[in-house]
Amino acid sequence: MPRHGAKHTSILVSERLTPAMSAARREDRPVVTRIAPSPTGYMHIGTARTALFNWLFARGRGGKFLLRIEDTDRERSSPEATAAILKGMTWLGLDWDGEAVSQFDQKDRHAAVAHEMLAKGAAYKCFSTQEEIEAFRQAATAEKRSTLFHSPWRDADPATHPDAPYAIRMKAPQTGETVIDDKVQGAVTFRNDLLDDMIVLRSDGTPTYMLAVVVDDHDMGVTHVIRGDDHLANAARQTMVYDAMGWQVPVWAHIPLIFGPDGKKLSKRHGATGVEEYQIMGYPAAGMRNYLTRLGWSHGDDEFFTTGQALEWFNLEGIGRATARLDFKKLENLCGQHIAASDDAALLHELEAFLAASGKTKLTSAQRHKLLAGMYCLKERAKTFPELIEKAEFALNDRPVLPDVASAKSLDVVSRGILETLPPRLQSVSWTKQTLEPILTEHAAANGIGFGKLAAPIRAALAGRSATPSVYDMMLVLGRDETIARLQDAA
RNA sequence: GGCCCGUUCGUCUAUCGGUUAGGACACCAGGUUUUCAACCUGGGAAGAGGGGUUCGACUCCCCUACGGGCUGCCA
Repeated sequence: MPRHGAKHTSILVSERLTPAMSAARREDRPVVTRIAPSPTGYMHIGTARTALFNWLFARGRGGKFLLRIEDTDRERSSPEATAAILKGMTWLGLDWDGEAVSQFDQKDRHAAVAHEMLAKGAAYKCFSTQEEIEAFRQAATAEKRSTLFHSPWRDADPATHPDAPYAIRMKAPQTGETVIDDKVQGAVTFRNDLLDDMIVLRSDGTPTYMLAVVVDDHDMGVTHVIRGDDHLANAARQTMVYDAMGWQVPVWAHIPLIFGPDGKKLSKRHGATGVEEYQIMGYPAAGMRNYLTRLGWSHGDDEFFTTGQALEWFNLEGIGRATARLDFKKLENLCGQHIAASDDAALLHELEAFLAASGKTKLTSAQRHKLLAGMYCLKERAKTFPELIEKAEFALNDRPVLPDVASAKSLDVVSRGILETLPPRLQSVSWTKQTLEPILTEHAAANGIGFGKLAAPIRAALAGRSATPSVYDMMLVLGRDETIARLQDAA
């Protein structure tokens, strides 16, 4: 059987549509995807990747990409966490259509749907208390029996209903199977008798996740649900809600989760679980997008690509089925390539955003100009913004240059003497690499040293550190007067 | 425990029954070099294990092992 394109969808699909028709319709309508994070902390890097996949899929097809905050858990949801999600999305350049939707705001609609299911006979009132259920589960576990809870109220006569709080449970089919036609995992079959009657509305009247996602996805017109494969089993239960309501089931694509470099679940221990941390570490957004897109998805042997290409190439078929590990070395490599390929002004703009996000001091107008002038040579040697700043130090700082320990070693007596005689030769030549190059080569030769021996003290004089652009580039960026002044300072 | 998913170089992956199993990152060696970054050349490096099916399996099926997910009035 082919991995993709299995013709059957849920066997519980509504009567008016044959499965084949249903599948065809789903896949032909304009694409609408969404990312639905729960605001319970920072924005997880895995959530960011899922968001990216959804964004790529929708935007690449002229569809819509929506953002819904799953904040039905009032205890754990916070406005700060929501803000972190919005911020992370914005940083990665993942724009969503319309306003971010609060799932909590739809609670009345969710409750209405639960009652509609009740009225249709697709759900029932369950008066079992949480204590009773808990006791049952404990006993079942102790006796090594199935912990699947079968509510005694499923077929109870309403006349026997007590005047007590109740939860509304889905009246799930007890025989047959539910098949998820997943674009990544293929056809996955679940036996219905192994699934319980899940609660759709809690006894306090609030909806559960299982109900809320389905209602919201339906109401928002979501056509493709691309999410972590930890939801694969949930898809079967959710399918039952779609079927009970006679709604069209979306196209499913459950993507493998990502893990830390050690293959273990990504945790705080790895140092970077939140997208904000990546921003603070100074990775450019384009590099992050490239890396995250390539992690678990492929388009032949393409490794480095622009967001435009990703938009054009991204598809569900290219998503792998195995879990992937984060590889910071590869992330850095890709980021370096993106920095080098960036437009100077855009790079400067992103660099300033990085400075702000990481709490570093802002650039002065003069620094901004120097940086822009030197960007052509700086961007080729940095993989992250901190690296770029380190190499731009020479252009950012004013005189006097304070050499660090390593570069100070290059400024011994002999070298200083050699530096001292250099300015006169630079005084009135044209300030281009073409004319500067022979002058420096000649100066080195005149002093009986190789160019490398001359470059070191010049580098120390101009930058005060050892990792910098080439001495020519620094001279060009600094300009004649500043260059000469620094050489004289050091000599 | 039950159900479900996964398993190709260290890592991300290509392969969609017939390849010397390819690429990228990383690594090692050499070269280039003006530091850093980059660059050039070369190298080592993989189908979890066992059964099938087939003229032929990395590819299809089964079992095992390992990893992961679900099994909540969390999402």
